[in-house]
Amino acid sequence: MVRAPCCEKMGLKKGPWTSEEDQILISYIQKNGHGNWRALPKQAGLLRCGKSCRLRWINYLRPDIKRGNFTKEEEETIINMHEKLGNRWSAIAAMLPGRTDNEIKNVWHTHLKKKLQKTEQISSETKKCSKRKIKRSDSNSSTITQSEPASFNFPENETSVSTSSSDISSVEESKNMDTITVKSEDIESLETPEIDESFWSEATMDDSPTITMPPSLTISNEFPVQNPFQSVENFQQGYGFSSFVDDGMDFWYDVFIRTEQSTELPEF
DNA sequence: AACCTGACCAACCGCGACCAG
DNA sequence: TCTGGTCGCGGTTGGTCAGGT
Repeated sequence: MVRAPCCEKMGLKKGPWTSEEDQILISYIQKNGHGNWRALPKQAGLLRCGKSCRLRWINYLRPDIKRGNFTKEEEETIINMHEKLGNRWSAIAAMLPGRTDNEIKNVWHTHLKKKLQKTEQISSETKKCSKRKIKRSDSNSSTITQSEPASFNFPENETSVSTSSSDISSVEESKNMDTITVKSEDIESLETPEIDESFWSEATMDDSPTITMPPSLTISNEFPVQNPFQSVENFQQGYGFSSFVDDGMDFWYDVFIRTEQSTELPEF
């Protein structure tokens, strides 16, 4: 069955709605409701097809329409629901009172899809980085693995540890160091949690010259971090790295040790 | 100032589902 | 069961505007 186009009938107007048309539609629906969309424009005195009236009312004129930008929570809801439901915009709209399926669809195509693609790209770069590190560790006999907590002698002096956080967009391997350097300049806006001093107090640093690195540390009591020193060489150089995963995103941190005296080779 | 380009979003279109006769 | 009318959904289009050249 071939259906005639909705507004093909002579005299029916198409295109953007005027404020006068809006007012006519609003006052008619407020007075009579919208029982029959097909009959509505004729009864209201509008030169529009019922379909056009319905769309205008649902997407723009309804009193409960929410205006303005989508909040972060709304965006997250859309992303989560889209992951579960796919392009079922009306079902997603049902989760967001005041938002229309059309609006959600537009936001998805213009903002969220791109945002998600960017996130996935970053995530895949991070995975590449992670694999390379694991391979390197496996080939080194003196490597500390995650399953065996590192325990080594530490020089008796003041010791401090500092970090620099890195948002990952590209990965470069340093020729001089047995480490991987992560660059961050390509990222525009990626949120990383702050590391406070309590992070480092998780390690056992008592009066004993022996320091035991636990298999995992904690950033802000929320993000588990593995032992940052992957090898004896890492420790000698006072350099290590660690990572955690938050909301599907890998974050990596460079870790540096500074001592007042030169660091001796730790005993494992 | 004029033109180009891309982002945004309102509106249109076609199709399937549903329902009544 | 079949047919035609209506509604709702999702894909797509096209107008507008802002920013760049």
